[in-house]
Amino acid sequence: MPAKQGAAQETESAMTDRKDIHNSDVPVLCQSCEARHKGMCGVLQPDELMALSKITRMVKHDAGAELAAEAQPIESYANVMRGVVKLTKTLEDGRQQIVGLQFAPDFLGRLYTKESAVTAEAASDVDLCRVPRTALERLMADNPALEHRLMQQTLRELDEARDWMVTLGRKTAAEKVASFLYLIATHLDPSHEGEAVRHFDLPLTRGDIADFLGLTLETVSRQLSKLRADKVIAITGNRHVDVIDMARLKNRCG
Amino acid sequence: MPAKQGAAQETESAMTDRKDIHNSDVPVLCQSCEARHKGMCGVLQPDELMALSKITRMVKHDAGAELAAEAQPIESYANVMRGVVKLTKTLEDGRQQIVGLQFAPDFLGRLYTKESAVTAEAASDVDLCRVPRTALERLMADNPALEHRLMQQTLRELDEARDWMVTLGRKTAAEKVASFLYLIATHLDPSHEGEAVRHFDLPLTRGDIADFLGLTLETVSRQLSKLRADKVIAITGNRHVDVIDMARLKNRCG
DNA sequence: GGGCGGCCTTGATCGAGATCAAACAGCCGC
DNA sequence: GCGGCTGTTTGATCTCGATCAAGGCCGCCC
Repeated sequence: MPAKQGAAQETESAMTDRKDIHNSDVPVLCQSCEARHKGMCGVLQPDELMALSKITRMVKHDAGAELAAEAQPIESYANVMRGVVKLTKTLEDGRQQIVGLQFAPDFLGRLYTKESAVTAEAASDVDLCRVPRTALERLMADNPALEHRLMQQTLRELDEARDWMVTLGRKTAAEKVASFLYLIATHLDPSHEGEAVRHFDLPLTRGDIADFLGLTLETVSRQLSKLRADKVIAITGNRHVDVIDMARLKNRCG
Repeated sequence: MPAKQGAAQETESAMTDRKDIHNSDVPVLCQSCEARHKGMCGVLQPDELMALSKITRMVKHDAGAELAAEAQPIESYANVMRGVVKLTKTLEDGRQQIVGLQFAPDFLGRLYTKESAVTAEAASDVDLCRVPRTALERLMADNPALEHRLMQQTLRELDEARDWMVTLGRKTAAEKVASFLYLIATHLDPSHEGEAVRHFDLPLTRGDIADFLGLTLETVSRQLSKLRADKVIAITGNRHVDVIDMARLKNRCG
């Protein structure tokens, strides 16, 4: 059981003027999200946001905060507004595997089941828009279009999980690390155009990357050093990555 | 490119009396399925089956037949009625990973996308109920309950994919093989009660199992030999498995 | 029957990545 | 400045599973 780095402080009060926002008729989710994601807050559309505006809560979490625990009841769903959330599973003896990463504006939470099958943890500092479980389920019951959009995200997550199974099962350590960097480069793009961004901060520690790739942190470190020595990337201050040659990085993905 | 063992013969004519069935008002899907799966044919319910009965086709495929190819357009969806379908992904150099197994009465096919992201291949002899793509999408458009049921299966597949990522990323060869046997034991149960069955035929060759587990076929063979030597299982005729000690098998899953 | 092709098993050796170990950099509170 | 803490790098060694290789079993076709 590793100690939690950042306490799971549910700092709703960290929103400077949350009360004001909630007393107005402007939906919170929409306000903070619209600018960033082209008028749609993750899966929720303006009218749905309006319907939920009185009961959603913008919540900030520090890196390391546990947002949901394996085999624990789910009380609320959320939209990731900023930052990265990692989904992990752990074997009894402590071996851990990251089974998914969620970037803004992903929806967070397993629908239609009492308990979470994964642990959700803030990988970086994150902002979430929380929606109580029952409220979202009620909204979904008479809003098939909403369920349809959640279906789309679920299918996309399934595609991504299956892509990752190839990486886990069949790629070498060097290919795994290259694949990880390429994944981050294509997912961190704030404009979400699918274009790879060539300049970013890693949202995960070496240990987390290892848990994502099914490697040890030493192997991850060595492979990153090799990519640096080969002038495919440059790393500054442990976390910041410059992709010097995106084509060569892509080639190394296997 | 390995040669296909069984030709992908789309033997619709293999149904002895298919024409008769289609000329009657009895829905094909329902007839063959109801007995086996308690009145529901996979995701389709009696009234939906009735609506589709004129355009569905019962199709038989031999083991090895390719049902859908990576990056190829999807023309029809299907329900697996009998047998096991493997979903695979292949890297350019030929390395292959099985990213999913579908058992009766699973729904088969990626909704809402033009091209398949995986190759679907009959692992054993299979029976499928095919539904043309457009017909199912039309039915789904004004039938939210149907999409809801497909959502349930998609979420279950996502859970299973994530479970398997732990196996691929963090388990030893011995644990992987034990996990595979346990998976098959719990999924092949025709009554689908979730109970592990202790007497079954492997639907996959050693090579396929290796592709599922991210191992080589030699390692799979050695681990099976070890389980046999340790009297956890007995194997007769290469394919048939008797689980002698289910608790001990489960213990070895890691 | 005999030969052939799939599929499986077992043995010998090799190497990629794990493990063990040491040291270093950045950061914070004192 | 200094010690302690977290996260990272690098080196040395070991081990599990891959690779290379040979042989066995079984069904099928000539």
